[in-house]
Amino acid sequence: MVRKNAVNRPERILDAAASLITRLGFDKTTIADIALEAGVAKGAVYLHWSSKEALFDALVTREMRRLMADLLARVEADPRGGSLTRMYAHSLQALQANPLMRALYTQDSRVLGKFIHQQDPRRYVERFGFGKDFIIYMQAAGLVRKDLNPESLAYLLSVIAYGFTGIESVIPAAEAPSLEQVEEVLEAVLGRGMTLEDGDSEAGKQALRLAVDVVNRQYDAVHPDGA
Amino acid sequence: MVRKNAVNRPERILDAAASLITRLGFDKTTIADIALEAGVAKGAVYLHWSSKEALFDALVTREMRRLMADLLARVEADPRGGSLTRMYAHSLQALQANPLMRALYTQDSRVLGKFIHQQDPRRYVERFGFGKDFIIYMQAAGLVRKDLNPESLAYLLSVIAYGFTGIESVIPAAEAPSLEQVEEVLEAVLGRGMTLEDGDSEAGKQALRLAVDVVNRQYDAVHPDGA
DNA sequence: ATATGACCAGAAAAACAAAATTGGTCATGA
DNA sequence: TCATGACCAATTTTGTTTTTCTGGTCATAT
Repeated sequence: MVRKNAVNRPERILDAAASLITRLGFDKTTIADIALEAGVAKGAVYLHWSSKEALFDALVTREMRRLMADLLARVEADPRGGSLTRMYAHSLQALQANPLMRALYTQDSRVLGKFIHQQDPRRYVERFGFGKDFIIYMQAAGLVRKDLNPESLAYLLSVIAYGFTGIESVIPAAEAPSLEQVEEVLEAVLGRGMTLEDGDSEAGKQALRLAVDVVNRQYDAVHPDGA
Repeated sequence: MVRKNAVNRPERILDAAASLITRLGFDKTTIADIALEAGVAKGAVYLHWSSKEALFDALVTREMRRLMADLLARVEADPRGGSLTRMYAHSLQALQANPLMRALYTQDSRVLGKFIHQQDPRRYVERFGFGKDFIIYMQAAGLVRKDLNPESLAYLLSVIAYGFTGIESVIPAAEAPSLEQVEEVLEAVLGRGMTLEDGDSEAGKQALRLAVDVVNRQYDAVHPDGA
């Protein structure tokens, strides 16, 4: 019987890499480990990527695309998903669900290992989150209070997202209130504090679609050969 | 001429320790370094504390008291200082101004070094910030929306504080908007989102005085012998 | 009485060599 | 044509020894 699933072999390799790297970190994860986990020979890995760095790069790209797709799906499925508050909550949930992206966002050197020194990791990070332009768009759509400085608001949202990804080292999950409760409060506070009720919610979703598209295109530009 | 300033020698030693430990970290800072910086002999340090750990412990206690005093001074000087939003903003500023407390709050192992393994550092941290009880008090005083879950709100405030202390590793200060701008937005968002306008501002200040007192008393309990 | 700094045992760091592992290649077999 | 895994140079890890350093003490000087 011939292995016909060689088609999605790159995907399987990336799956293995994602699993191992988020668990052992970049340094301790070897190509042999990845190949073993993926059920292929070591050499096969080099049929798709020229180096360990290139593999990791591809992995980051794939996970970023997945993160964007996940975020978009959550927002589209939410009737009130067009408001900045809801979108932001969804983005926190999506980020929470993707360990590799979380590690990248927090510059976790335990996971990123020496990769953090070779490449400039900020290359990835700066495409994250809701930037200044996005806020301005949302203000134009009547969904965000116009008296808030867009740059500062974008920064504040980054701060909170960063806080959520790292707080566990200070307040263990066992002592923290449930995520639902916290998100309820977050939504109540941010909802009143920064959003407007009478805006066009659909415009918000449209803004997100565009923003996601921009992110994806940026990754196309860096990786013209695809996965 | 006799050294008459031997009275404040403990303070000078703690000053030297604070300066060196925040710069070099606990591990790389030696007792000899501290003594030299303080202008005393090494043995003199042991006239006041029985070990390096005891010295560090005393330093943390002093800095915590200073942090509390600083916070209180900022709030008292602010006419609208009784609102939770203002108090919170002041607490962020006070924390920002104290490198050692910042390191303790974020469990920064570069500064805390091996101390983080010996003592349980959470012993200090859990006395930080605005806890659940404080929020409840503020709600009773009509200063905070009563529909917000106190525990979740307290957690959210911790998350934001943690985010501010660590965000610099992701967004360098050079690329970040000015602190004033960000605090303006933070105040606007949190002000609308969680506080009530018609509450008794003086009651808020009183609540803080009590909370600060509780913290200070806790440190008395742990260190009955004083500095 | 009080403060000092030489002194010491134990810990940490540096230096070095030996052994194991790793990223990457490629002759070989399916 | 495609995938494999033995193979290799280079790096990393491990083990060992030597040296330096550090927290803490205490006989001595002030």
